[in-house]
Amino acid sequence: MSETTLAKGYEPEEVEARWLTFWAETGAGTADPDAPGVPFSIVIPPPNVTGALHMGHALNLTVQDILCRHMRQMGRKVLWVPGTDHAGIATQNVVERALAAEGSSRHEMGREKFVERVWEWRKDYGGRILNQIRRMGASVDWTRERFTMDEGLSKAVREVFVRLYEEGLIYKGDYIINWCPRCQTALADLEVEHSPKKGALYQIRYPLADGSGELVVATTRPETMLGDSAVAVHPEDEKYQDYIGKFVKLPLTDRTIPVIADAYVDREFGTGALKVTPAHDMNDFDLGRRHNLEVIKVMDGEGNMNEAAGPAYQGLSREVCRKRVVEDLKTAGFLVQVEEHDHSVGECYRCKTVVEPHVSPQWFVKAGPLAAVARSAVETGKTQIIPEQWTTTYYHWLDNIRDWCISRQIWWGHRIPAWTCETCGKLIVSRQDPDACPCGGALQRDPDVLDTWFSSALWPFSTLGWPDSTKELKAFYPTSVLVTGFDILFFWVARMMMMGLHFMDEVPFKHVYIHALVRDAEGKKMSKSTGNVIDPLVMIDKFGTDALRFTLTAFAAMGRDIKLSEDRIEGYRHFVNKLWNAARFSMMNLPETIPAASLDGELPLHHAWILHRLEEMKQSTAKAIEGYHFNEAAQGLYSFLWLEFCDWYLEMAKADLNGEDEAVKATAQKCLWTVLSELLTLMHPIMPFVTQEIWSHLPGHEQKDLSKVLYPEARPQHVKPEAVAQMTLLQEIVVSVRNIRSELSISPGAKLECMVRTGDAADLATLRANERMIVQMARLSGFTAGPDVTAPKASASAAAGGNAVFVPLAGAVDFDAELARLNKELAKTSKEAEIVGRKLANEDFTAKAPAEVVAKEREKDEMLRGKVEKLEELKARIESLKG
RNA sequence: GGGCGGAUAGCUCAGCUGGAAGAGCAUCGGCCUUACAAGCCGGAGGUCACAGGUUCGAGCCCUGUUCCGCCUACCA
Repeated sequence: MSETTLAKGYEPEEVEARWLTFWAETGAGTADPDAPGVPFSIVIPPPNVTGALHMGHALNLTVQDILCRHMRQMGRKVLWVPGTDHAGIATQNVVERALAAEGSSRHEMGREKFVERVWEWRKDYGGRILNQIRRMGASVDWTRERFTMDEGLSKAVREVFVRLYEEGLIYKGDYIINWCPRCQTALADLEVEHSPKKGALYQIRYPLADGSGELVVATTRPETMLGDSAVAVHPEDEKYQDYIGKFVKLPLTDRTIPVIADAYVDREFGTGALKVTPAHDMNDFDLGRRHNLEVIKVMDGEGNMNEAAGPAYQGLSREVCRKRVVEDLKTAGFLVQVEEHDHSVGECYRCKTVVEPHVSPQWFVKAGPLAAVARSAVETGKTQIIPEQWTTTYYHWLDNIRDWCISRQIWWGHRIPAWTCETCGKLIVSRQDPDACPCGGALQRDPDVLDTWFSSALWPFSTLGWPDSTKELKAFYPTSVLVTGFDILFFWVARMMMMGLHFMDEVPFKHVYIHALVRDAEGKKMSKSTGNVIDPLVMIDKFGTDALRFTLTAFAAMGRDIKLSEDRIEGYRHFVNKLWNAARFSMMNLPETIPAASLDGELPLHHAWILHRLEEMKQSTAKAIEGYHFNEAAQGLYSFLWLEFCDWYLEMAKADLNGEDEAVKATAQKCLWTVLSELLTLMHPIMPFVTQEIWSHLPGHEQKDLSKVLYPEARPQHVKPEAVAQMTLLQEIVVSVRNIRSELSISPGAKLECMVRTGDAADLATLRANERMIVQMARLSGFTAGPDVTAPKASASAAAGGNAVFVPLAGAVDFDAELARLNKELAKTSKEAEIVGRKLANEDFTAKAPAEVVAKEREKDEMLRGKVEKLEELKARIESLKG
């Protein structure tokens, strides 16, 4: 495979497939807890088994992979745990849909058969997203892949549940919760999405039972009035003082309900009188508890009215019932007015059905004590959230946390380990399935399962083998960093913090890196229903994984969303190809055996310069990645490769490589090989495939697996800042000749002379030493430099720093064009010079600004003044020739 | 209602502790120069949302305003 030539264009598809197989076979991501090195560990945010890879995953995986590959290069012992979660509601929905298509249902099948069926489904389709993760090039440890429903993790879930119960942090009770009438299960507060809806505010007359008057209440849900058990007013509301303690007759029913006083009531809203329906409204439920009101459920679990709603309404859906109630109220004269009213309505985040507050027996985690610990871990810096701005959000949520409803009335998930005795009613929560109640009675197991997030909350330690004490736990907990989007900061991150601290006594991760959300080109959230999704796998097929990864990296600036479009990915494919071609060129010029030429002595400027820049790149790239500034790493590498390595260094090295001097050639080959090799290493974490492919063809490396090559060591002997200044001078001269050529419309092929007049001995030395390079880069037929070069009459001119550049012209010189050119340059330069001059003339500046800043300004001033002087001189020359 | 973020070139965005306004794409002109036309060379393009303030110096810090996002909340 060690061809020293590369194909003309980079073909990602074939290359990626080949290296994916290679890395799979060699177990590239497999971690060894016993290996030496400082551990670095990440647990993947487990994607939903029913899911398919989307751009959010692609970014998330790219970031994690960059970190893991980089840390391996730094000699760290890296573990990246992959896996999926069982997504209770979503998965159950998917399988139920399949059953419906077959004309069956879970109820028909029974619980056991249904769960079996879900396992089958997961066996067939659950691997899809894992394969997609593979295609991203994610260097995870496949030997440690986990699933929230697998045996080990289920054991952890059970242990946690039992312990929390024993500690009094889990309790069961009749409470009002969010209920999805379609999914037929409870939802946690977080699983309810609120969206504004146009609705109406109805005012209804409630006559006093003693006939002495009436109260008008306002509501957006008139149908719930059938379950009202009180009317509440503010205790200090003067207009209602006389009503408190009296009773009203509830219209459409034969019930009489009390008027109570509670400060919760907002006197300004509506009429200031609130109907209270404890069974069907969260706030009314609390109110009802405070006042011991009756909880009257008028709806069943499917959102239909039940017997308690009265014979006229029983069996109606909540929507139909609303219409009927309004009509009846109107007919009976109880409806005072109806006005338009916008309010927010909660919907199930899985199926978008309007949720119904519902009173039922549920299990809760007492969140307060856990939240306090989770908060202080961030306050004290044990866990750092990056970017920092998210800590406020994190605190805010923990400070206002409510108890977490963890039971779900579905079948797919971890079944709650609780049993009730049919004889004595005793509740048993146990690690082992009990056979019978101590009283001898038969036991009935709680039918509910746990919220999926309950098991996800244990992920950082359950995946490492907890509750057993394993090598993995010892080596890799706490994990180094959690990489995720802010959308699950509460769902997941905060809960992992609570559980990790409670059960491990240590934070689950030292850093939390919150990355951007990927949006479409217009900034809209990508969603299937909007039809604006960009499928990462389609992009990979089209442009290659590296192009996609590089694009996401380049745009992954902290604290901002990414607007992604196909064009951008296509653009970065050009970059991948540029790298490929630079390597292709290099290899055409490299021998099988890399010359032993030393790079440590005095080197020609272009070598010294690129080696110096390479040293800077090594430093800045590592710093950027380790500081989570991924876009900086990408952008730095982009411009280094394209603008410095390709546009200048390779072009200059051509002269050496094509020349006759074997020693010069050997040095160039060694330098080229060195820079390319190390550059590939630096780019590898971002673009694993193309770099690996090139590396495998590059001669002189025994380790053919780039993913195992360490980060290049610093070479202090190559740090030569003065090389940059000298190179800048060369570049300025070359660019000024090119500029003359372009602006005076001289064909690129025409050979030109160039002479530079310089009074600076150092500059002169640089120019003389690099004559050959200037000739090559500016396409000259000859170059001379000296302190007293005289300008030929017919010549174009420019200023490079304080030096005058002349390009003799064969034909007639267009003096006006030449003057225009010089004037343009002069205007720009003198404007800059003026600004700096004003600054230095300001005594406050020279007195108060730091000495180094002032020194820098003086230097700049000198340079600019020299340039202005030169330009004026050149202009005067043209004017005299013209005149 | 509370909180957070954004406003910089035509577009998308960098600009990390205040010290000469940057990149990519698009655009204009010229090039098939033997790694790359998925390319090369050169150019043009900005009152850093607005108004004040602090400072020798502000895109960056402070105050206020406008316009966009997002999160969060029990106003029925």
